[in-house]
Amino acid sequence: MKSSPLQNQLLAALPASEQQRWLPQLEPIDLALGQVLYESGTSMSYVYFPTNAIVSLLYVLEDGASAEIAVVGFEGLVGISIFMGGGSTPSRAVVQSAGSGYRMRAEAMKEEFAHSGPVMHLLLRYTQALITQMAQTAVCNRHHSLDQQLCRWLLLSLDRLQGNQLVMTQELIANMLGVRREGVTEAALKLQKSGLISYARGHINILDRAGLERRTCECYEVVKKEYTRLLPPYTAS
Amino acid sequence: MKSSPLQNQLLAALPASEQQRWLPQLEPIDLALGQVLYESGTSMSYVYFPTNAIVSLLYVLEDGASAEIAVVGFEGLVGISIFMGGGSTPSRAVVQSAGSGYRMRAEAMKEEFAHSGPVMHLLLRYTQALITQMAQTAVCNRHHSLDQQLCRWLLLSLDRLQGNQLVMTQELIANMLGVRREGVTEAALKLQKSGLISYARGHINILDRAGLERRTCECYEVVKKEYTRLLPPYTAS
DNA sequence: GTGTGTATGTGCGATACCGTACAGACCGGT
DNA sequence: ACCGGTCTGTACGGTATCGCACATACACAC
Repeated sequence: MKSSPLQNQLLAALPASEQQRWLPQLEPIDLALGQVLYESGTSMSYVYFPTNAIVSLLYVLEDGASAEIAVVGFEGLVGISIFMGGGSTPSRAVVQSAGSGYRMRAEAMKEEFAHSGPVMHLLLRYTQALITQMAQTAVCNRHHSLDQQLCRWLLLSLDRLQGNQLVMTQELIANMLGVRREGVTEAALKLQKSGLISYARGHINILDRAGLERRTCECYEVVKKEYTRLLPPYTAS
Repeated sequence: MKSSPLQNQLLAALPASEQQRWLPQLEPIDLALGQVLYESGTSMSYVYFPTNAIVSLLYVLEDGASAEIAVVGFEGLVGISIFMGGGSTPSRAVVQSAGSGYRMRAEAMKEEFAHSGPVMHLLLRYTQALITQMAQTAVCNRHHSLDQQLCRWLLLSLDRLQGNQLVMTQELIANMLGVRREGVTEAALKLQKSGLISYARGHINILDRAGLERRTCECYEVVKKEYTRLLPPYTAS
Protein backbone atom coordinates (compact mmCIF):
# COMPACT_ATOMS: atom_id res chain seq x y z
CA MET A 1 0.00 0.00 0.00
CA LYS A 2 1.56 3.22 -1.14
CA SER A 3 1.49 5.97 1.41
CA SER A 4 -0.54 9.00 0.41
CA PRO A 5 -1.29 12.25 2.19
CA LEU A 6 -4.96 11.52 1.59
CA GLN A 7 -4.83 8.70 4.07
CA ASN A 8 -5.02 11.50 6.56
CA GLN A 9 -8.65 12.44 6.89
CA LEU A 10 -8.07 16.13 7.39
CA LEU A 11 -5.98 16.33 4.25
CA ALA A 12 -8.53 14.23 2.42
CA ALA A 13 -11.33 16.54 3.52
CA LEU A 14 -9.68 19.61 2.04
CA PRO A 15 -11.36 21.21 -0.95
CA ALA A 16 -9.70 20.03 -4.17
CA SER A 17 -8.21 23.42 -4.93
CA GLU A 18 -6.58 23.52 -1.52
CA GLN A 19 -5.22 20.02 -1.85
CA GLN A 20 -3.35 21.17 -4.94
CA ARG A 21 -1.72 23.97 -3.01
CA TRP A 22 -0.94 21.81 -0.01
CA LEU A 23 0.55 18.73 -1.56
CA PRO A 24 3.88 20.28 -2.57
CA GLN A 25 4.27 21.67 0.93
CA LEU A 26 3.81 18.30 2.60
CA GLU A 27 6.91 16.34 3.46
CA PRO A 28 6.57 12.59 4.09
CA ILE A 29 8.10 11.55 7.38
CA ASP A 30 8.59 8.38 9.36
CA LEU A 31 7.35 8.46 12.89
CA ALA A 32 9.32 6.12 15.12
CA LEU A 33 8.04 4.73 18.38
CA GLY A 34 8.86 7.11 21.19
CA GLN A 35 9.81 9.97 18.92
CA VAL A 36 8.99 13.34 20.42
CA LEU A 37 7.30 15.68 17.95
CA TYR A 38 7.30 18.60 20.29
CA GLU A 39 8.26 19.26 23.83
CA SER A 40 6.39 21.20 26.46
CA GLY A 41 6.89 24.93 26.04
CA THR A 42 9.03 24.77 22.93
CA SER A 43 7.93 26.53 19.81
CA MET A 44 6.83 24.18 17.08
CA SER A 45 8.41 24.17 13.64
CA TYR A 46 6.05 21.72 12.00
CA VAL A 47 2.52 20.54 12.00
CA TYR A 48 2.20 16.73 11.64
CA PHE A 49 -0.45 14.78 9.80
CA PRO A 50 -0.21 11.10 10.79
CA THR A 51 -1.36 8.56 8.22
CA ASN A 52 -0.92 5.27 10.02
CA ALA A 53 0.98 6.33 13.14
CA ILE A 54 -0.56 7.27 16.46
CA VAL A 55 0.65 10.22 18.47
CA SER A 56 -0.13 10.83 22.13
CA LEU A 57 -0.41 14.28 23.58
CA LEU A 58 0.82 13.82 27.07
CA TYR A 59 1.47 15.95 29.99
CA VAL A 60 4.50 15.42 32.18
CA LEU A 61 4.48 16.70 35.73
CA GLU A 62 7.47 18.06 37.60
CA ASP A 63 7.93 14.80 39.47
CA GLY A 64 7.98 12.81 36.25
CA ALA A 65 4.45 11.45 36.51
CA SER A 66 2.55 11.70 33.27
CA ALA A 67 -0.86 11.39 31.73
CA GLU A 68 -2.20 11.32 28.25
CA ILE A 69 -4.65 14.07 27.48
CA ALA A 70 -5.50 13.13 23.92
CA VAL A 71 -4.51 10.84 21.11
CA VAL A 72 -4.13 11.72 17.43
CA GLY A 73 -4.08 9.43 14.42
CA PHE A 74 -4.98 9.61 10.75
CA GLU A 75 -8.11 11.54 11.63
CA GLY A 76 -6.21 14.56 12.85
CA LEU A 77 -3.13 16.66 13.20
CA VAL A 78 -0.47 17.37 15.78
CA GLY A 79 0.34 21.00 16.49
CA ILE A 80 -2.90 22.93 16.75
CA SER A 81 -1.17 25.66 18.73
CA ILE A 82 0.49 26.76 15.50
CA PHE A 83 -2.75 28.07 14.09
CA MET A 84 -4.38 28.71 17.44
CA GLY A 85 -1.72 31.32 17.94
CA GLY A 86 0.14 30.22 21.03
CA GLY A 87 3.01 28.58 19.17
CA SER A 88 3.60 26.19 22.05
CA THR A 89 1.69 24.29 24.71
CA PRO A 90 2.64 22.86 28.09
CA SER A 91 2.24 19.34 26.74
CA ARG A 92 4.43 16.89 24.86
CA ALA A 93 3.66 14.93 21.71
CA VAL A 94 5.08 11.41 21.56
CA VAL A 95 4.70 8.74 18.90
CA GLN A 96 2.78 5.96 20.57
CA SER A 97 2.57 3.66 17.60
CA ALA A 98 5.17 3.81 14.86
CA GLY A 99 4.15 4.58 11.32
CA SER A 100 4.33 7.45 8.96
CA GLY A 101 2.80 10.78 8.18
CA TYR A 102 3.42 14.13 6.61
CA ARG A 103 4.54 17.40 7.97
CA MET A 104 4.23 21.01 6.92
CA ARG A 105 6.25 23.96 8.08
CA ALA A 106 4.61 26.07 10.75
CA GLU A 107 4.72 29.27 8.71
CA ALA A 108 3.14 27.55 5.73
CA MET A 109 0.45 26.17 7.98
CA LYS A 110 -0.32 29.60 9.39
CA GLU A 111 -0.67 30.99 5.90
CA GLU A 112 -2.92 28.21 4.70
CA PHE A 113 -5.06 28.56 7.77
CA ALA A 114 -5.65 32.23 7.09
CA HIS A 115 -5.90 31.78 3.35
CA SER A 116 -9.17 29.94 3.08
CA GLY A 117 -12.36 29.94 5.08
CA PRO A 118 -13.21 26.27 4.53
CA VAL A 119 -9.73 25.20 5.63
CA MET A 120 -9.98 27.31 8.73
CA HIS A 121 -13.36 25.94 9.64
CA LEU A 122 -12.22 22.38 9.09
CA LEU A 123 -9.24 22.86 11.37
CA LEU A 124 -11.30 24.59 14.02
CA ARG A 125 -13.87 21.85 14.01
CA TYR A 126 -11.06 19.36 14.43
CA THR A 127 -9.76 21.41 17.33
CA GLN A 128 -13.14 21.29 18.96
CA ALA A 129 -13.21 17.52 18.63
CA LEU A 130 -9.82 17.43 20.30
CA ILE A 131 -11.13 19.62 23.10
CA THR A 132 -13.94 17.15 23.64
CA GLN A 133 -11.45 14.35 23.91
CA MET A 134 -9.47 16.25 26.55
CA ALA A 135 -12.54 17.12 28.56
CA GLN A 136 -13.70 13.54 28.46
CA THR A 137 -10.29 12.36 29.58
CA ALA A 138 -10.47 14.70 32.55
CA VAL A 139 -13.83 13.31 33.64
CA CYS A 140 -12.82 9.73 32.95
CA ASN A 141 -9.72 10.14 35.08
CA ARG A 142 -11.91 11.25 37.91
CA HIS A 143 -14.74 8.78 37.81
CA HIS A 144 -13.98 5.58 35.99
CA SER A 145 -12.09 2.47 36.94
CA LEU A 146 -8.78 1.49 35.50
CA ASP A 147 -10.48 -1.48 33.84
CA GLN A 148 -12.84 0.79 31.97
CA GLN A 149 -10.14 3.22 31.06
CA LEU A 150 -7.96 0.51 29.66
CA CYS A 151 -10.81 -0.59 27.41
CA ARG A 152 -11.36 2.98 26.31
CA TRP A 153 -7.68 3.38 25.57
CA LEU A 154 -7.47 0.19 23.56
CA LEU A 155 -10.49 1.18 21.52
CA LEU A 156 -9.21 4.67 20.85
CA SER A 157 -5.94 3.20 19.62
CA LEU A 158 -7.67 0.55 17.59
CA ASP A 159 -9.76 3.15 15.79
CA ARG A 160 -6.57 4.74 14.57
CA LEU A 161 -4.95 1.59 13.24
CA GLN A 162 -5.66 -0.86 10.53
CA GLY A 163 -5.76 -4.44 11.77
CA ASN A 164 -6.36 -5.48 15.33
CA GLN A 165 -2.90 -5.78 16.75
CA LEU A 166 -1.29 -3.16 18.93
CA VAL A 167 2.44 -3.00 19.48
CA MET A 168 2.53 -1.65 22.97
CA THR A 169 3.94 -2.75 26.31
CA GLN A 170 1.95 -2.52 29.49
CA GLU A 171 4.58 -0.20 30.83
CA LEU A 172 3.84 2.33 28.08
CA ILE A 173 0.11 2.02 28.52
CA ALA A 174 0.60 2.72 32.20
CA ASN A 175 2.48 5.92 31.34
CA MET A 176 -0.31 7.02 29.08
CA LEU A 177 -3.05 6.32 31.58
CA GLY A 178 -0.97 7.75 34.39
CA VAL A 179 -1.16 4.62 36.55
CA ARG A 180 1.19 1.89 37.76
CA ARG A 181 2.37 -0.73 35.35
CA GLU A 182 1.11 -3.45 37.71
CA GLY A 183 -2.33 -1.97 37.57
CA VAL A 184 -2.35 -2.35 33.82
CA THR A 185 -1.13 -5.93 34.15
CA GLU A 186 -4.05 -6.77 36.39
CA ALA A 187 -6.61 -5.09 34.20
CA ALA A 188 -5.16 -6.69 31.07
CA LEU A 189 -5.24 -10.09 32.73
CA LYS A 190 -8.93 -9.73 33.37
CA LEU A 191 -9.51 -8.85 29.74
CA GLN A 192 -7.42 -11.79 28.62
CA LYS A 193 -9.21 -14.21 30.92
CA SER A 194 -12.51 -12.96 29.54
CA GLY A 195 -11.25 -13.74 26.06
CA LEU A 196 -11.38 -10.13 24.86
CA ILE A 197 -7.69 -9.75 24.14
CA SER A 198 -4.52 -11.79 24.07
CA TYR A 199 -1.05 -10.47 24.38
CA ALA A 200 2.58 -11.27 24.85
CA ARG A 201 5.63 -9.12 25.27
CA GLY A 202 4.42 -5.92 23.77
CA HIS A 203 1.97 -7.30 21.24
CA ILE A 204 -1.71 -7.03 22.01
CA ASN A 205 -4.31 -8.79 19.91
CA ILE A 206 -7.90 -7.68 20.09
CA LEU A 207 -10.11 -10.76 19.90
CA ASP A 208 -13.50 -9.32 20.74
CA ARG A 209 -13.93 -5.70 19.98
CA ALA A 210 -17.61 -5.65 20.79
CA GLY A 211 -16.77 -7.12 24.17
CA LEU A 212 -14.40 -4.24 24.87
CA GLU A 213 -17.06 -1.77 23.89
CA ARG A 214 -19.43 -3.37 26.34
CA ARG A 215 -16.91 -3.09 29.11
CA THR A 216 -15.68 0.45 28.58
CA CYS A 217 -17.26 3.55 30.02
CA GLU A 218 -19.48 5.94 28.13
CA CYS A 219 -16.48 8.17 27.48
CA TYR A 220 -15.35 6.23 24.46
CA GLU A 221 -18.56 6.61 22.58
CA VAL A 222 -19.14 10.22 23.48
CA VAL A 223 -15.79 11.14 22.00
CA LYS A 224 -16.28 8.99 18.95
CA LYS A 225 -19.69 10.46 18.21
CA GLU A 226 -18.39 13.96 18.62
CA TYR A 227 -15.61 13.27 16.12
CA THR A 228 -18.01 12.01 13.51
CA ARG A 229 -20.41 14.86 14.19
CA LEU A 230 -17.71 17.48 13.75
CA LEU A 231 -15.73 15.70 11.05
CA PRO A 232 -18.07 13.59 8.97
CA PRO A 233 -16.17 10.80 7.18
CA TYR A 234 -16.93 12.23 3.74
CA THR A 235 -16.71 15.99 3.72
CA ALA A 236 -14.87 15.42 0.46
CA SER A 237 -14.44 18.11 -2.20
CA MET B 1 -19.11 50.54 40.55
CA LYS B 2 -20.96 50.82 37.27
CA SER B 3 -20.88 47.69 35.17
CA SER B 4 -19.09 48.02 31.87
CA PRO B 5 -18.40 45.53 29.11
CA LEU B 6 -14.77 46.51 29.39
CA GLN B 7 -14.56 44.79 32.74
CA ASN B 8 -14.35 41.69 30.62
CA GLN B 9 -10.75 41.33 29.52
CA LEU B 10 -11.50 39.92 26.11
CA LEU B 11 -13.81 42.80 25.32
CA ALA B 12 -11.28 45.22 26.73
CA ALA B 13 -8.56 43.74 24.56
CA LEU B 14 -10.46 44.34 21.34
CA PRO B 15 -9.08 46.94 18.96
CA ALA B 16 -10.90 50.26 19.44
CA SER B 17 -12.62 50.07 16.09
CA GLU B 18 -14.01 46.66 16.93
CA GLN B 19 -15.20 47.77 20.32
CA GLN B 20 -17.35 50.38 18.61
CA ARG B 21 -18.97 47.72 16.50
CA TRP B 22 -19.44 45.31 19.35
CA LEU B 23 -20.87 47.49 22.06
CA PRO B 24 -24.33 47.89 20.56
CA GLN B 25 -24.56 44.14 20.09
CA LEU B 26 -23.79 43.38 23.72
CA GLU B 27 -26.70 42.88 26.05
CA PRO B 28 -26.11 43.20 29.81
CA ILE B 29 -27.35 40.20 31.72
CA ASP B 30 -27.53 39.01 35.30
CA LEU B 31 -26.05 35.64 35.99
CA ALA B 32 -27.72 33.94 38.93
CA LEU B 33 -26.13 31.19 40.98
CA GLY B 34 -26.88 27.84 39.41
CA GLN B 35 -28.15 29.29 36.16
CA VAL B 36 -27.40 27.05 33.20
CA LEU B 37 -26.03 28.96 30.22
CA TYR B 38 -26.03 25.99 27.97
CA GLU B 39 -26.77 22.33 28.24
CA SER B 40 -24.83 19.40 26.86
CA GLY B 41 -25.55 18.87 23.19
CA THR B 42 -27.89 21.81 22.75
CA SER B 43 -27.11 24.46 20.21
CA MET B 44 -26.09 27.74 21.73
CA SER B 45 -27.90 30.98 21.03
CA TYR B 46 -25.55 33.31 22.84
CA VAL B 47 -21.96 33.80 23.74
CA TYR B 48 -21.46 35.10 27.30
CA PHE B 49 -18.84 37.49 28.56
CA PRO B 50 -18.81 37.46 32.37
CA THR B 51 -17.71 40.62 34.13
CA ASN B 52 -17.84 39.66 37.78
CA ALA B 53 -19.57 36.29 37.64
CA ILE B 54 -17.85 32.91 37.42
CA VAL B 55 -19.06 30.16 35.14
CA SER B 56 -18.05 26.51 35.37
CA LEU B 57 -17.86 24.27 32.38
CA LEU B 58 -18.80 20.95 33.74
CA TYR B 59 -19.38 17.56 32.44
CA VAL B 60 -22.21 15.41 33.71
CA LEU B 61 -22.00 11.65 33.33
CA GLU B 62 -24.93 9.35 32.68
CA ASP B 63 -25.05 8.29 36.31
CA GLY B 64 -25.25 11.91 37.46
CA ALA B 65 -21.64 12.21 38.59
CA SER B 66 -19.99 15.38 37.43
CA ALA B 67 -16.68 17.13 37.12
CA GLU B 68 -15.59 20.60 36.24
CA ILE B 69 -13.36 20.81 33.23
CA ALA B 70 -12.71 24.52 33.21
CA VAL B 71 -13.77 27.76 34.80
CA VAL B 72 -14.45 31.07 33.09
CA GLY B 73 -14.59 34.55 34.58
CA PHE B 74 -14.00 38.11 33.46
CA GLU B 75 -10.91 36.96 31.58
CA GLY B 76 -12.88 34.93 29.08
CA LEU B 77 -16.06 33.90 27.37
CA VAL B 78 -18.54 31.07 27.49
CA GLY B 79 -19.50 29.44 24.21
CA ILE B 80 -16.36 28.89 22.18
CA SER B 81 -18.11 26.22 20.14
CA ILE B 82 -20.05 28.99 18.41
CA PHE B 83 -16.98 30.20 16.57
CA MET B 84 -15.16 26.89 16.65
CA GLY B 85 -17.91 25.61 14.41
CA GLY B 86 -19.49 22.80 16.38
CA GLY B 87 -22.39 24.82 17.70
CA SER B 88 -22.63 22.61 20.77
CA THR B 89 -20.43 20.61 23.12
CA PRO B 90 -21.07 17.63 25.38
CA SER B 91 -20.57 19.84 28.44
CA ARG B 92 -22.74 22.13 30.49
CA ALA B 93 -22.10 25.71 31.59
CA VAL B 94 -23.33 26.64 35.06
CA VAL B 95 -22.98 29.88 36.97
CA GLN B 96 -20.82 29.05 39.92
CA SER B 97 -20.68 32.51 41.43
CA ALA B 98 -23.48 34.99 40.80
CA GLY B 99 -22.75 38.26 39.12
CA SER B 100 -23.26 39.87 35.79
CA GLY B 101 -21.97 39.87 32.27
CA TYR B 102 -22.87 40.54 28.70
CA ARG B 103 -24.07 38.35 25.94
CA MET B 104 -24.06 38.50 22.16
CA ARG B 105 -26.16 36.54 19.74
CA ALA B 106 -24.44 33.53 18.23
CA GLU B 107 -24.88 34.71 14.63
CA ALA B 108 -23.41 38.10 15.47
CA MET B 109 -20.50 36.41 17.17
CA LYS B 110 -19.82 34.24 14.13
CA GLU B 111 -19.80 37.30 11.91
CA GLU B 112 -17.50 39.26 14.16
CA PHE B 113 -15.18 36.32 14.40
CA ALA B 114 -14.83 36.12 10.64
CA HIS B 115 -14.82 39.86 10.17
CA SER B 116 -11.48 40.75 11.65
CA GLY B 117 -8.15 38.99 11.89
CA PRO B 118 -7.14 40.48 15.24
CA VAL B 119 -10.46 39.48 16.80
CA MET B 120 -10.12 35.97 15.49
CA HIS B 121 -6.61 35.63 16.79
CA LEU B 122 -7.58 36.97 20.19
CA LEU B 123 -10.42 34.48 20.48
CA LEU B 124 -8.29 31.60 19.31
CA ARG B 125 -5.57 32.44 21.79
CA TYR B 126 -8.20 32.48 24.48
CA THR B 127 -9.41 29.10 23.30
CA GLN B 128 -5.91 27.74 23.57
CA ALA B 129 -5.67 29.00 27.13
CA LEU B 130 -8.91 27.22 27.87
CA ILE B 131 -7.53 24.04 26.34
CA THR B 132 -4.54 24.28 28.64
CA GLN B 133 -6.86 24.56 31.60
CA MET B 134 -8.74 21.44 30.54
CA ALA B 135 -5.60 19.44 29.97
CA GLN B 136 -4.24 20.47 33.33
CA THR B 137 -7.50 19.49 34.97
CA ALA B 138 -7.23 16.05 33.43
CA VAL B 139 -3.74 15.54 34.80
CA CYS B 140 -4.58 17.03 38.16
CA ASN B 141 -7.54 14.70 38.51
CA ARG B 142 -5.22 11.82 37.95
CA HIS B 143 -2.27 12.66 40.11
CA HIS B 144 -2.98 15.17 42.83
CA SER B 145 -4.61 14.90 46.20
CA LEU B 146 -7.96 16.37 47.04
CA ASP B 147 -6.22 18.81 49.38
CA GLN B 148 -4.14 20.17 46.57
CA GLN B 149 -7.04 20.31 44.18
CA LEU B 150 -9.15 22.21 46.63
CA CYS B 151 -6.41 24.83 46.93
CA ARG B 152 -6.15 25.04 43.18
CA TRP B 153 -9.88 25.45 42.87
CA LEU B 154 -10.06 28.17 45.49
CA LEU B 155 -7.25 30.07 43.82
CA LEU B 156 -8.77 29.79 40.38
CA SER B 157 -12.04 31.16 41.74
CA LEU B 158 -10.31 33.87 43.69
CA ASP B 159 -8.50 35.09 40.60
CA ARG B 160 -11.86 35.71 39.00
CA LEU B 161 -13.38 37.68 41.84
CA GLN B 162 -12.72 40.96 43.54
CA GLY B 163 -12.33 40.62 47.27
CA ASN B 164 -11.44 37.46 49.09
CA GLN B 165 -14.75 35.96 49.98
CA LEU B 166 -16.35 33.13 48.09
CA VAL B 167 -20.04 32.33 48.34
CA MET B 168 -19.96 28.61 47.87
CA THR B 169 -21.04 25.55 49.83
CA GLN B 170 -18.85 22.53 50.23
CA GLU B 171 -21.50 20.52 48.49
CA LEU B 172 -21.12 22.61 45.34
CA ILE B 173 -17.35 22.48 45.48
CA ALA B 174 -17.62 18.71 45.71
CA ASN B 175 -19.73 18.64 42.54
CA MET B 176 -17.16 20.73 40.73
CA LEU B 177 -14.23 18.65 41.83
CA GLY B 178 -16.15 15.45 41.26
CA VAL B 179 -15.65 14.16 44.80
CA ARG B 180 -17.72 13.51 47.89
CA ARG B 181 -18.94 16.40 49.97
CA GLU B 182 -17.34 14.83 53.04
CA GLY B 183 -14.02 14.84 51.32
CA VAL B 184 -14.26 18.56 50.79
CA THR B 185 -15.24 19.03 54.44
CA GLU B 186 -12.12 17.23 55.58
CA ALA B 187 -9.82 19.10 53.23
CA ALA B 188 -11.42 22.43 54.12
CA LEU B 189 -11.01 21.66 57.81
CA LYS B 190 -7.31 21.18 57.34
CA LEU B 191 -7.05 24.51 55.58
CA GLN B 192 -9.04 26.20 58.32
CA LYS B 193 -6.96 24.66 61.08
CA SER B 194 -3.85 25.88 59.30
CA GLY B 195 -5.32 29.38 59.29
CA LEU B 196 -5.48 29.67 55.52
CA ILE B 197 -9.22 30.06 55.26
CA SER B 198 -12.26 30.44 57.47
CA TYR B 199 -15.77 29.62 56.49
CA ALA B 200 -19.31 29.15 57.65
CA ARG B 201 -22.44 28.05 55.91
CA GLY B 202 -21.53 28.79 52.36
CA HIS B 203 -19.19 31.70 52.89
CA ILE B 204 -15.49 31.11 52.54
CA ASN B 205 -12.95 33.72 53.54
CA ILE B 206 -9.44 33.48 52.27
CA LEU B 207 -7.07 34.53 55.02
CA ASP B 208 -3.72 33.57 53.58
CA ARG B 209 -3.56 33.44 49.86
CA ALA B 210 0.17 32.87 49.74
CA GLY B 211 -0.34 29.90 52.02
CA LEU B 212 -2.81 28.37 49.59
CA GLU B 213 -0.37 28.86 46.78
CA ARG B 214 2.28 27.05 48.75
CA ARG B 215 -0.05 24.13 49.33
CA THR B 216 -1.52 23.71 45.87
CA CYS B 217 -0.03 21.64 43.10
CA GLU B 218 1.92 22.99 40.17
CA CYS B 219 -1.24 22.91 38.08
CA TYR B 220 -2.48 26.25 39.30
CA GLU B 221 0.57 28.16 38.26
CA VAL B 222 1.00 26.42 34.93
CA VAL B 223 -2.50 27.45 33.93
CA LYS B 224 -2.11 30.96 35.24
CA LYS B 225 1.15 31.50 33.40
CA GLU B 226 -0.32 30.17 30.20
CA TYR B 227 -3.21 32.60 30.45
CA THR B 228 -0.94 35.58 30.86
CA ARG B 229 1.32 34.34 28.10
CA LEU B 230 -1.54 33.98 25.65
CA LEU B 231 -3.61 36.93 26.86
CA PRO B 232 -1.29 39.57 28.22
CA PRO B 233 -3.16 41.91 30.62
CA TYR B 234 -2.69 44.92 28.33
CA THR B 235 -3.10 44.04 24.70
CA ALA B 236 -5.19 47.19 24.64
CA SER B 237 -6.06 49.12 21.48
C1' DG C 1 -38.47 30.89 70.67
C1' DT C 2 -39.62 27.12 68.18
C1' DG C 3 -39.26 24.48 64.31
C1' DT C 4 -37.44 23.28 59.72
C1' DG C 5 -34.12 23.02 56.39
C1' DT C 6 -29.52 23.52 55.01
C1' DA C 7 -24.60 23.25 55.99
C1' DT C 8 -21.02 21.04 58.22
C1' DG C 9 -18.58 17.47 61.14
C1' DT C 10 -17.60 12.53 62.30
C1' DG C 11 -17.23 7.57 62.19
C1' DC C 12 -16.47 3.16 59.93
C1' DG C 13 -15.98 -0.54 56.82
C1' DA C 14 -15.10 -1.23 51.83
C1' DT C 15 -12.26 -0.69 47.85
C1' DA C 16 -9.32 0.84 44.26
C1' DC C 17 -5.05 1.99 43.58
C1' DC C 18 -0.20 2.85 45.15
C1' DG C 19 4.83 1.62 46.28
C1' DT C 20 7.84 -1.78 46.63
C1' DA C 21 9.84 -6.09 46.06
C1' DC C 22 10.67 -9.99 43.62
C1' DA C 23 9.88 -14.13 40.58
C1' DG C 24 9.24 -16.20 36.24
C1' DA C 25 9.17 -16.09 31.25
C1' DC C 26 10.53 -14.93 26.97
C1' DC C 27 13.78 -12.76 23.38
C1' DG C 28 17.84 -11.64 21.14
C1' DG C 29 22.76 -11.44 21.02
C1' DT C 30 27.23 -13.65 21.57
C1' DA D 1 23.85 -22.83 25.01
C1' DC D 2 24.18 -19.27 27.78
C1' DC D 3 23.44 -14.55 29.37
C1' DG D 4 21.33 -10.08 30.02
C1' DG D 5 17.66 -7.37 29.38
C1' DT D 6 12.82 -6.72 28.91
C1' DC D 7 8.18 -7.92 29.74
C1' DT D 8 4.74 -9.82 32.63
C1' DG D 9 2.77 -11.92 36.96
C1' DT D 10 2.25 -11.95 42.04
C1' DA D 11 2.24 -10.53 46.74
C1' DC D 12 1.53 -7.37 50.63
C1' DG D 13 0.99 -3.49 53.51
C1' DG D 14 -0.31 1.39 53.08
C1' DT D 15 -3.36 5.17 51.87
C1' DA D 16 -6.80 8.10 49.73
C1' DT D 17 -11.16 8.18 48.71
C1' DC D 18 -15.79 6.16 48.70
C1' DG D 19 -20.56 5.06 50.41
C1' DC D 20 -23.38 5.34 53.96
C1' DA D 21 -25.22 6.68 58.39
C1' DC D 22 -25.87 9.93 61.57
C1' DA D 23 -24.78 13.91 64.75
C1' DT D 24 -24.41 18.75 65.30
C1' DA D 25 -25.07 23.47 64.39
C1' DC D 26 -26.49 27.50 62.43
C1' DA D 27 -30.09 30.52 59.82
C1' DC D 28 -34.30 31.95 58.90
C1' DA D 29 -39.41 31.90 58.90
C1' DC D 30 -43.32 31.92 61.61
